[in-house]
Amino acid sequence: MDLDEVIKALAHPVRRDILQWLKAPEKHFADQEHPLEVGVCAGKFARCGLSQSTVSTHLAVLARADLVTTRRIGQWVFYKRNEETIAEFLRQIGHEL
Amino acid sequence: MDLDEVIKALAHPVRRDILQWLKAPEKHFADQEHPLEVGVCAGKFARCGLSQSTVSTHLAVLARADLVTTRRIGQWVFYKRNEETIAEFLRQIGHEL
DNA sequence: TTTGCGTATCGAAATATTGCGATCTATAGT
DNA sequence: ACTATAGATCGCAATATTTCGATACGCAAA
Repeated sequence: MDLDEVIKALAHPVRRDILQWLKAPEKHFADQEHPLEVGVCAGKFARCGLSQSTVSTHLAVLARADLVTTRRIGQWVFYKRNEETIAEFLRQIGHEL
Repeated sequence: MDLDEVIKALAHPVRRDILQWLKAPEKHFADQEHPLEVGVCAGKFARCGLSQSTVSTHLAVLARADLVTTRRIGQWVFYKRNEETIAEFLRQIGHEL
């Protein structure tokens, strides 16, 4: 886990929102036609009001920091929280701070 | 506590270093002529290799985020960790994330 | 294979952050 | 009042981040 990468990824409200939405997909993405178990479809995050390309960039930052995992199914890409990295971040930041 | 302000303040390695140094002043600033109880003198942070003005700016960012407290004594300004904000940040980030 | 849909990437503009030297302010000592 | 020291602030350059539209790519269906 790259602490610097993770903190910088978290230093943006939209990316924190995305992680929070992914915490309870059934609450925030109940309208998804695909099963939520595989993750949340990238396009669903348009709710933040940003353009498709911007949302994609934010998702890429989260993925680079390993805060989310991605899985491509057909033409869609599904995103899921990576609880391992999140837990390790909380542990490490609690230790370092 | 302004979570956004705090996270952005923490999103820089030098500022995290400063907070860590302040965790054990007797370990990192044993050479200080003033008693460490009042805090660590601003000038002591020059150890990070940055200029005086840059260090001062970093300290200001930490102070604005309420991660440190400042106390002026004569011509010196002493910095101390604000354990309350730090603890609240860890609580909140653990809850939000 | 052409068309369409979902997503990623590119290039560029706007904005924010980082860093420095110079300068200003505040305090202390002479 | 003058000088020195500590620290903050200003102005500016360099770099990074954010955002967008346009375009490229991957996949599926017609």
